[in-house]
Amino acid sequence: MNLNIGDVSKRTGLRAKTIRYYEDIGLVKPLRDTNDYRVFREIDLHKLTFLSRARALGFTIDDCRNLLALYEDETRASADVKEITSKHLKEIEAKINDLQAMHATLSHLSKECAGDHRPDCPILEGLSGDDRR
Amino acid sequence: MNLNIGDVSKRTGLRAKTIRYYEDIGLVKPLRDTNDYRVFREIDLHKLTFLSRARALGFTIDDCRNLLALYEDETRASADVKEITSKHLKEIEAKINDLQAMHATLSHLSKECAGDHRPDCPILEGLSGDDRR
DNA sequence: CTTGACCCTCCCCTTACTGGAACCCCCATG
DNA sequence: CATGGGGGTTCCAGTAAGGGGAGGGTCAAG
Repeated sequence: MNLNIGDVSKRTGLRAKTIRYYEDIGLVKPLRDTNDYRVFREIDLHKLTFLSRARALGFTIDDCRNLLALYEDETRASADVKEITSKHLKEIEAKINDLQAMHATLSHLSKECAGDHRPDCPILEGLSGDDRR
Repeated sequence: MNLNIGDVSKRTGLRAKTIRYYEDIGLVKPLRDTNDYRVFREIDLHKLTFLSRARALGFTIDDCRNLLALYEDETRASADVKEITSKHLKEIEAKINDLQAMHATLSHLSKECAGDHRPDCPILEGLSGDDRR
């Protein structure tokens, strides 16, 4: 079960470049063949799968590093995992809120805009400081 | 009405660093005093206010550049402004959707996790490929 | 004359990769 | 034997939108 980077890429959905990057920053440590090719063992595959999913859920690389350490630590406390996750959830909520606020403002302005050949535009008025709302 | 960068910073809410950056990339072109200090006219102030608001609404710098050009073009068609805005709105919606999906998955996993001193953790199981859901 | 608040430029750092150049390795085919 | 294709390798540079900090000039007040 020794895989080349291309095989791992296919199985994890991560691009080869990304996998090399993850090695660069110390997230995985594949072995090397005599021809310098990276050799991935099953554990590397597990880690990369883990990383792929964690990244897809929006965790930062830094969070991933910590989660991975917990993943590999049989004596971990699930509270530590949950804390990272809760913090992340709060950030997600904050982002959603920000985006929804932007969306509300913009869709309001957009609705007012005729969107034709004339120059009059409530969107631009809203963006400049024309506070005649 | 000639302002230094600090004055402009206070009035627009943009940091001095940001204003210098905007000059760097050609969004504003303040004059220069004999001592090399930037001299901002009213038009610069307007532009920077515009940029500040547009950025706060999540437009990219590139969008801002185009919006600013339309803002200054008296012969613009409001349709052009509206198009940029609509595209941006769609991106915001896509991001909100992504974030909500992440949130759903993560909050589900998080609820299942005891968050105590024990190592068992459904979050980590979800992140590894343990598909025993 | 000195002090503190401004202002200037220049350069590196950030996140999480992505693209490209230049090169090596291995196998199959004509 | 040459060559072509499809792996792999390294290193360098760049992205968005600034942030941090060094090192130095300027201005107004006491």
